[in-house]
Amino acid sequence: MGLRGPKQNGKAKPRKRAPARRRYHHGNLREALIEATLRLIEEIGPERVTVRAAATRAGVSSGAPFRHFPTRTALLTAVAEQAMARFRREIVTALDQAADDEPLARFYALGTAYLRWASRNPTHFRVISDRNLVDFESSESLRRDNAEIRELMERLLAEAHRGGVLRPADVTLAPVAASALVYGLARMYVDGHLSQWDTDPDEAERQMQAALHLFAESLRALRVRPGSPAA
Amino acid sequence: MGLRGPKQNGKAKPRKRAPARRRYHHGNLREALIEATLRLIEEIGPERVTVRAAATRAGVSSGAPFRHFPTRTALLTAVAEQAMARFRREIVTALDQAADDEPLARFYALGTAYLRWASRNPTHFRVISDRNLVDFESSESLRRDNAEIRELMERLLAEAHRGGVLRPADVTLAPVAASALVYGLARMYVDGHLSQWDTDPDEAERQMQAALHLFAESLRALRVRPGSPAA
DNA sequence: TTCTCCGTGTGAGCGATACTTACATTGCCG
DNA sequence: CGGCAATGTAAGTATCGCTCACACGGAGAA
Repeated sequence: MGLRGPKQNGKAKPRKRAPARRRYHHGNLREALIEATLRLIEEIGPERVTVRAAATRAGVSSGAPFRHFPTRTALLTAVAEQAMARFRREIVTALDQAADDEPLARFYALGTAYLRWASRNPTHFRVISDRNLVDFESSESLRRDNAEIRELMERLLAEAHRGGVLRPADVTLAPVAASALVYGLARMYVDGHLSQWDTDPDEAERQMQAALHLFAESLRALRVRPGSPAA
Repeated sequence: MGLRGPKQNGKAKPRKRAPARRRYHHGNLREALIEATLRLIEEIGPERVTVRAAATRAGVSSGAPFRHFPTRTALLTAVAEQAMARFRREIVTALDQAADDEPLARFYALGTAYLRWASRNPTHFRVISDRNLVDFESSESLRRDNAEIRELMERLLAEAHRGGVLRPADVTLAPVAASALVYGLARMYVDGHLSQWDTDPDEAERQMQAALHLFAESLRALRVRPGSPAA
């Protein structure tokens, strides 16, 4: 029983990457674990991934991940940072492409990008929004990206209302309502509540966008109230 | 349904034995487990309750719960049915008290009751809305109560729009948006997203109601819009 | 009453999991 | 080239969901 260390007959390995040479030190385990976990989450959902499965998929033993992440939650948090960065990038890109539109249209573009990303990456959206899975408070990157998205939306709504007839209270309230609407649509989808109306993801995405559109329209209606001149 | 013969044991125990006497058979373990789990969820959140802890709290051994619930999920589902029933009752009661109001005001009353219950029972709200924790599909009671609340809201919005100028598409869309708004507010609260604006539960509840009010108002504004079919 | 099912509870045990620990390997830096 | 610290391994701990063989005892049949 003198076998110690890695298995000797390591030739029948599935060769995934070029430097897949079986070395004792992985070389980039931290990133590999995040990537493996990201895919595992896609496949079975965040609450069902185990760090052992992530370790196996990265090709290391069950204890190795704990050299890089103190807890399972820390691993999920790192994954959430990755996902949140992608989410933020998609939203910023969409806003850049709508840079010349009016504020309310840009708000609608933001919401559309938000809902599109959530409906196409439902499990990843769960990781970045469910704060029982990750340690949100301790991640500066999560807090920063999250705050940026919120501020983007608040700024757009503030611009949209500038010169309108809304009472000042409503100007602070509209972002709350808008956040809740978009968040609620996305979460209803990933939580399976939208199957009441629809099961097809594309159709669900369209439903969500339509609901968002109704909201944006009704905000506009509130601004150009009868009796007031339209802007 | 009930194969609970010996459960209906009259109103009081026969005084053959001292009540403090620990009997081998619990007598009403199923209900006791649900009650214990309900409280555990309040204390530590649904995803952290263990069936062992529920068993201990009910005063039985670790294997006993599995005589009544095949899996942990089944136990949580039974708990969710309890919680959902309370949720539904509170909403129905609020609607009864607003029976004479106009439809949009009744819709607002429904939303207010919804948000109040969610903000005062955040962990219980999580159990009834997170479908990764319970087996929603297999519970007829959960599906029935959930559908009733949705239909209540749809009916109120349909009445509110009757005679209005909304296009037919919007009449089906408004319930989606309204559901999402209320669900989003509640989930933002229980997920800790509202701490961006506020940390005090009462103040958060007021914020949520205010956002809901803004939405109801904007729906009204949309309805009494000067009749122009503008896009 | 007495017997005897069988529903319900016990406690040990199984396999899996998060995490720890003692040790092995090796990249890197002097 | 040599040694150390970072990073990997394998076995171990505690806990969890769940099972199983058995123990109790209420209730219906005798």
